[in-house]
Amino acid sequence: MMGVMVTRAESAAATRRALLDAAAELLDLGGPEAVTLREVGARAGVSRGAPYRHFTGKDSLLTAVVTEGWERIADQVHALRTDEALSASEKMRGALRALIGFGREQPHLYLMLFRRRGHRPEELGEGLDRVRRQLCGPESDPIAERMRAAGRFQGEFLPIVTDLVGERNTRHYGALLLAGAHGIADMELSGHLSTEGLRTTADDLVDTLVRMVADVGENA
Amino acid sequence: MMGVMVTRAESAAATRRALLDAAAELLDLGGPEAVTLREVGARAGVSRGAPYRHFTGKDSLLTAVVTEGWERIADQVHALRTDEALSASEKMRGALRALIGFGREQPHLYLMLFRRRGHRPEELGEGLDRVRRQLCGPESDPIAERMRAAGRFQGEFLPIVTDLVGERNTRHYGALLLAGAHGIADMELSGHLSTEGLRTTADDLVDTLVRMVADVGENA
DNA sequence: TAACCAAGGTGACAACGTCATCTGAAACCC
DNA sequence: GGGTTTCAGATGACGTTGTCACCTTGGTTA
Repeated sequence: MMGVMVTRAESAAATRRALLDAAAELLDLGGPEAVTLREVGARAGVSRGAPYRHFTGKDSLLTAVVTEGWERIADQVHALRTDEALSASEKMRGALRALIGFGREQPHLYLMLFRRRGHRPEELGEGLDRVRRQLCGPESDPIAERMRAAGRFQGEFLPIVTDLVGERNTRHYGALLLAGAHGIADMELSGHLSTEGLRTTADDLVDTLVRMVADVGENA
Repeated sequence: MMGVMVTRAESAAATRRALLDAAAELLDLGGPEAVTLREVGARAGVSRGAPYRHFTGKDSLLTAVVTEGWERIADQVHALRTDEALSASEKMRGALRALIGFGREQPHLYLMLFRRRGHRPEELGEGLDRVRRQLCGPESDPIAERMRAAGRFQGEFLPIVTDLVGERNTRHYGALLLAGAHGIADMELSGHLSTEGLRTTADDLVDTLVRMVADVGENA
């Protein structure tokens, strides 16, 4: 299966890959708190301190996992955007449903997509950390990479919005559509859509949301 | 200021109150991870183990804080609902803006409102814990109290929805409005409304959302 | 071949949640 | 009113965790 490791760079890249996979697996199983560097190292076949050779710490590792999550969603939306058999409304419904489906399949990872930090309350000093890490090369800043990945998602998503509501309304209704879908996904995950007073389905809500916004686009 | 403590019940109630206040304060400062039982106890003037006399553990304490958060929002929405000078649209706008305002003032507490557990990944065994705690009286189950508080919020919110879109559409559009507002609040907190492609304001988004839903209510 | 360097291993430390145990005073009973 | 009970609270201890300092080792390179 795995090719024979010869060079040190290959070995290091394989370890980094294994660390990311192990972290993602643990994240799916029990959330950010279940991702312990000791267990990540064990599953990757290395020791507990090895992750510090590839990431600055736990937050950095989790941020890298989140970055790959954004990349995957961006790929899904890209496939929808470039599918010429779909109308703008269909593309939009597909994109929002893909987001919600992502939340169902990997709820813990999904929730981290919309959190600012890895998972820690270190609001202060974040700016300094970014500057410090940027001195080691722009590619080594996990937060910058994460923002770039989220930006790529927007790059795939916004053209669909424009097709739906026109250039002038893109930013406003793009935010409304994305926030709506995210709110629907988040409330479904938290169980708030299963209560008596709000019992409905996420897919129906997305349909209603897209239809309402599309109507605005027509009358604009 | 504080009355003289005589009975043991009064003293215990005051301690419990102090623990909740200290926990809420630490939560605002640095999120759930910053709420350490040691610091909570210190700020409440008791030792590190004292919280276990009033809550089953950290999750229980945080759940109680979240419960009080739902109570406060429910109070705000109640004031709006019973204000006869406001139209249904105005009440709805006010309610959704109150939710977003809550997110701005106490972001960490707000985010916990829509999380299932206290903050831990202990999905398994939650049912057993509930049964075990319920044996000690229904009032001692922090999760049940939290659900009751969230239900009270819905009880205040849903009549406004009915005024807006009619009885038949209440559950569907109620979920859409609440999910939309929550998504807007969450994306604002995570900084996703400040990016170039989605730059807009939360208040404008709420206005658009309520207007769109209100139009549906008229044509129904 | 010898110096070098980074990936990885290991010991240690502080902080944390949690439990078992102890203490003292309020509450209760006769 | 004296003895007993009960319970809020204090304290010691344990296992786990993130993180750092230091060490080892085997590719890499001059």
